[in-house]
Amino acid sequence: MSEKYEPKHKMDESLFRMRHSLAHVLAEAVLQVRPKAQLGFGPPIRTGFYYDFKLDEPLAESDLPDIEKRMRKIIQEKQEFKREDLPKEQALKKLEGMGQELKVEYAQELLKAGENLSFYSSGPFVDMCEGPHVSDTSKIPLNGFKLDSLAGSYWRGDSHRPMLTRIYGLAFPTENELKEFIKNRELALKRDHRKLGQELELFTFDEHVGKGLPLWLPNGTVIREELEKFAKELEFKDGYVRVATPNIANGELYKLSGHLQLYKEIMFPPMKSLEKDPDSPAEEFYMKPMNCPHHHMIYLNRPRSYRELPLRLAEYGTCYRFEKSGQLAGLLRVRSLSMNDAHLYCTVDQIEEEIKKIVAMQEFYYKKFRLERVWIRLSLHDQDKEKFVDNEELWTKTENMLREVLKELKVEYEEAAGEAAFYGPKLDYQTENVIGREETISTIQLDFTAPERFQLEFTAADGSKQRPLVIHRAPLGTHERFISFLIERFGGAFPSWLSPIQVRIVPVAEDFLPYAEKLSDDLRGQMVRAEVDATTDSFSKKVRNAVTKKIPNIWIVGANEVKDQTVTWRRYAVEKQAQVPAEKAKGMLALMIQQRTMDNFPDVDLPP
RNA sequence: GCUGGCGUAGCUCAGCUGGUAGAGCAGCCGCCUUGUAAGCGGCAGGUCACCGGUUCAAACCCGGUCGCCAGCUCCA
Repeated sequence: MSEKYEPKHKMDESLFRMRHSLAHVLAEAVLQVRPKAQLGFGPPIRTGFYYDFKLDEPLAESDLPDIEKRMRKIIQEKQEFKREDLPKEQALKKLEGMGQELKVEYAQELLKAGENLSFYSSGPFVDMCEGPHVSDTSKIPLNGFKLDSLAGSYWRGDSHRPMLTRIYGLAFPTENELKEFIKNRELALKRDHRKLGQELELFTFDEHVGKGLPLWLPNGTVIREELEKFAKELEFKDGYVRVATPNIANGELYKLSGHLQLYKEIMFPPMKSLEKDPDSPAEEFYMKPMNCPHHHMIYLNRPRSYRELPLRLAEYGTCYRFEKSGQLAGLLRVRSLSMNDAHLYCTVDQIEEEIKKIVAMQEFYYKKFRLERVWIRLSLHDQDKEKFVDNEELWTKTENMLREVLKELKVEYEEAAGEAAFYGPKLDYQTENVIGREETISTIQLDFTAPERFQLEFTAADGSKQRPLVIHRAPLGTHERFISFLIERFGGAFPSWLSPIQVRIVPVAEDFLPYAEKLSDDLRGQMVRAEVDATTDSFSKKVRNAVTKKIPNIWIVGANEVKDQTVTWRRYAVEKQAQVPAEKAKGMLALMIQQRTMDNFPDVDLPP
């Protein structure tokens, strides 16, 4: 029985029935081994189904095979799914009689909303459920499902409520589809940025430094810096100016910004100055969780005129957030993050134009990096006063503003209440990583809070003082997360312009080392990250080493190449290779790098 | 933070019901001088995450801590 199921990717009705029925079969099997288990929710999901149980005696992963065996037996018994609709009192009594307290709680809620209650039974198992189901268990493919994992989950998703045991199952119409899914998942795991990050020596973590605090290795740092260079150029062209601000700030700044009131639990605990005078209070400093307050102070540096708006302050700022330990995940969720941040101060009239420009920049990036499966989420506030600043009028106004811009741009989006920042609504660009986790890749946020709190003003043409609006935007999100998506999208094979090593020159034998070295020196002279494989490994081994490191270009030099003053150019992305005059090859490579060609994709050719 | 699982060499992993550790790759040193994904030989490398307990004896059993993984909650 599902509380509410909103398929992100549509599931057809028969699949829904099958998965949903499997959840019931799972519950029936679990009740055989844990007769006192309380049932939570058991909905179909994108890859199968799950069911939540409150257990008197815990289950372990090692119990799953036995439960699965019992499920198969139930399926073979051809149990019929029968629906029964009961009046309120009778329904509640039935659930109470079954001793299903969680269901009773949920039923009471449903009844408050005036809904009728339906039950489905199959064999000895009865569950309050709105259906639909298959007609009988024989319609469930015996080999199309598999119990997958065991995990904890909170009852009603509330961390203050009891923790339940959730059993996940995979389910597909046929055994082949199940096998294919499992195979693809294993394949996807090979692209996991944590695995590739280690293999390609991009970044690491060390528990002495602290969890969630990535150390960028030389190779990873190249990627960060190339990305930054790219972003800085684009921002320059769009009229941004760069600023630099400290990593810490006095607590007073965050009182002013509202972070200490609404964001404190995500901030690192304060550092206190040692005051010699016991009467004067110690100063408190915080690691910055966001760059905005610093930027607002830069805005306030002197009076501003309407003539300088929009003022676009950009910084690759490092922020620190004390994320809960359980939610840290590789580079996807860290505690120190470098944001591709900027704050735009503009008039209400300029909002639309500015957001359009930012959206255009975003689209340009995603197209460039070929990030597919990206969708826009309009993140709105809800009535949670703990989470959002209390100003209904401005929320409505700014939310509508964003909606209008989206309509104007004719882009598709989904709305999500309760997902806004505490200071205003956002346009989040969502994507899925390799393990199917949905994450925000970048964000555009409208801020109506800061201008008030910081008393931001500009002098209008008529001499009056007016308030600007603030747009926060980070098209590349953070280095950490964005690079994790790139690693997974590219399977670790970066285009030449981003690649830590852009070309490895592999001599066929030692005799050709001088020629290789000469080429490498020339390339390094034109700022190309070239290196020579001067090991005494066999030629095959050298090729293998370059390929396993996913170096985008291998230049092979031997007797023929020396004689003709050429290189044999082998690209990582494509099978075929070509012999190219050395001088020409150097020019081509320089051009690819300068144009930021996405030559890690096989459909992209070398320049003519 | 919570629930469950995991933690053996730089990496991937072996190590039976407790008898104080082993392979391949990587590294280093030789030999080989190589034409498109692993040439050959040798050497070195581990307080078995950490702390405590049980035991004649602990990588293995028990407790705690730290870290990692999945999920929940939360988020760039």
